[in-house]
Amino acid sequence: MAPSPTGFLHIGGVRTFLFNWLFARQHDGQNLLRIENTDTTREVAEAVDHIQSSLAWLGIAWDAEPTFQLDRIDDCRGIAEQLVAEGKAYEDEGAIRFRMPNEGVTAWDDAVRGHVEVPNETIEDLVLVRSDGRPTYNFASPMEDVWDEITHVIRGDDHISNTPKQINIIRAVGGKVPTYAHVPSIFGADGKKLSKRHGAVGVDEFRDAGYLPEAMVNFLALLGWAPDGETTIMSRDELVERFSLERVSPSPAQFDYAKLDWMNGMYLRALPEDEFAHRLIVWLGEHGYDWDAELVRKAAPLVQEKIARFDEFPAFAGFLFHDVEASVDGSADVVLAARDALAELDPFTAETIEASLRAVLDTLGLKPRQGFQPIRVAVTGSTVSPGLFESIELLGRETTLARLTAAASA
RNA sequence: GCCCCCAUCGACUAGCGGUCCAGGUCGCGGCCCUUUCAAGGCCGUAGCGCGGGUUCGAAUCCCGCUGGGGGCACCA
Repeated sequence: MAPSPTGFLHIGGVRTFLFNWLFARQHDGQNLLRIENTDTTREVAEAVDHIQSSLAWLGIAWDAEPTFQLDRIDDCRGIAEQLVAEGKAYEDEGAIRFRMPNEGVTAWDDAVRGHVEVPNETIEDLVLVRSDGRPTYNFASPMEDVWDEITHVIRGDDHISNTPKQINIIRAVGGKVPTYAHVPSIFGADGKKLSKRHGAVGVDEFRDAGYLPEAMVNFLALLGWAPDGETTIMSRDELVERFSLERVSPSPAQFDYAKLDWMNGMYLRALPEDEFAHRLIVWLGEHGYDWDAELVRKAAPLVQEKIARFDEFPAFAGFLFHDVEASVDGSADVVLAARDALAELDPFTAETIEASLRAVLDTLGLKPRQGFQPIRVAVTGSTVSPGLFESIELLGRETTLARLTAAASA
């Protein structure tokens, strides 16, 4: 995985990493992170930390300390010189170039695409070592695959054209060629590579929007892979158990934000009540809301079935935490009648509130739809809210009465 | 220009020669439930890019075309 200079982790890279992770777990193998920085000018330490924390959030950490391509510059140079001595490479204006075969084809059996072959005459003699002594990516990468005894290289399909070059290098040094699996890229709705203009693309953005890591993992796994035609919701363990490279689709997939929302909603609803509340409180705390945790805990069950992402909570239940402005012109009578009924109510619970308000509507001859809506607007400041009676109970008598009065006279 | 890859409902996909007048999920539409919004239940909408082959039979195999993508750096 190559970190970008900005240190932001693209969701497409995560999907590729996830496939590596699932495959490695399934085969009791190790999943290695290699920072491919032959470019010395870039500061990658921060980026590595960032990748690490993003993947940790998703629960798909790697299995060993990351290695840096930079650290093996000398080893690469040694190999390059040896290749020159053997006549397999040659010097060219201070650089060292690899002698690619001129005839025949270079072929491999790709674990997701099947047999792929490229005419050797179309492969140019690539630079192994630059004139300033730094090895190139296409040299360092296959060498590290050999040194690290990599058995499977699962990477984006933009690397397909690099593969025959790397295979030839590995053969030249007598190394064992790993199994390659090239996974398709992820597109936005317009069929172009997924980028910022399509919506969220960085892991942090999804986290900030209030997606659950387990939903992200499930969704990402299904982007280009399916165990069968039926199953959609799968735990991490089930994913590990059922994943297979053979069933990875060779064609690119579009990132469907609507389906992600649906899936996140499924995971949110499946959470035990207290777990949902806990995660919601943590999310709010991390995103600048200093709302009373106890009240959030009590409000959580009212919204668990209604939101698909945590970031929908403030708009949905914010009225419990701050003042609202509302006017109910034309319906002041119900609102005032409701106020009077609630003023004397005891005990003040969702159950008694409902009974009391229904009685008010009966008296006024209003249908539930007609009667409750003005009250909802007065109390929550919105036509859309959690359950009215539970909301009123949580708000408390004092605030409720004040809001009813204010709305009726606004 | 050259090389490589890809091609089933709007989207993700199942399908690996007959059991497919193509199945599941999201979305979308309708109905039910209902204090709003959701959730849930039921019903529905919509697809094998085109043209040639092979075969008794093709979404499935082959070729061509078209369309999309990637690559052709002393970038990774």
